[in-house]
Amino acid sequence: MDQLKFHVDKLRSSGLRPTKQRLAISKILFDRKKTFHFTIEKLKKITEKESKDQVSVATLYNTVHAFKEKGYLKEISLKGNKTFFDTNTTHHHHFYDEDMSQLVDIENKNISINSLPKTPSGKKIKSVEVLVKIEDAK
Amino acid sequence: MDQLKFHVDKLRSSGLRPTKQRLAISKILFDRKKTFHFTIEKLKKITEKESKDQVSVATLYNTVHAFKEKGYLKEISLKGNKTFFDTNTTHHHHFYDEDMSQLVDIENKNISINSLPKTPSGKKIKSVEVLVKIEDAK
DNA sequence: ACTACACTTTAGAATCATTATAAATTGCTA
DNA sequence: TAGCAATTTATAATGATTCTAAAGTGTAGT
Repeated sequence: MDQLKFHVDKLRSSGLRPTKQRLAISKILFDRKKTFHFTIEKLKKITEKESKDQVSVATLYNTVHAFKEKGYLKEISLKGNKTFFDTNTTHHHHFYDEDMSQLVDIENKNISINSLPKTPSGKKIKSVEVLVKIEDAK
Repeated sequence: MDQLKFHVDKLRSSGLRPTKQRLAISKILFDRKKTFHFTIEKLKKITEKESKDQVSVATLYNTVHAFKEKGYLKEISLKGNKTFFDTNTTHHHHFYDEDMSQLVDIENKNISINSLPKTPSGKKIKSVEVLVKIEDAK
């Protein structure tokens, strides 16, 4: 099947051999229409339910990090103990509901910044991220 | 001296008795002209040098958290293992040099965002934070 | 100033996320 | 299909933060 090739390629291009554990992870992450925000803990729970083969946390960390290095996942800047990843690797921003620990994408075109101070000397801009924290209304 | 009263008040209004350890912390944090960005680890090193009385990490965490609850310190949204705090509690933004783990304030007036998407229903905006990541030029 | 007690401090233990280790297993190339 | 390097995994190690409980200290009321 063609679907399989897609995941094998994702893994190979990330420098990873396609094993059944890694394929299970790749399917969970990338067989989606919508952006997926997750922590390793959340991904662990999903693999436990959706994959017949169990996957150890070590493999989850290794695989997710390889995808991130390759640029297939983005790590999101948030304070807090756990690291969040995002399958949306385009330049975009986030709403963050701290109560729910829930992220929602904001498309880049939906935010415009029309002034930025001068960059410190000898430095250049790598990225501009906007985080809009939200809470229950009134 | 008047300086002392300033710190005693900061502590009392944060619900803390003024002890010598806490006064030492308060002085390190707030007797400054410029914004101070720090981690607990960094604050620990400074207390070891500047304070004749040693201060345990437990006390550092407790005191910093009480100041944060009261709004005298802000926690900064950054990915990574360590938590950063900021003595600048005004609405503002940051440059972040990941290589140096170094933060620089951007005054609010120096950034303007002229469009934001509609807030998810039932929610309202709590804050808008812009993080500009920078790196060595070319 | 003195007492009494609640608040603090602190070292060290506990916890939580993440990373490292090393032995058993598996994928792939010849 | 053999052989070996890559992988998986349970478990140990690490590092930041939080908890604990025993010893010490600040303060209100005298």
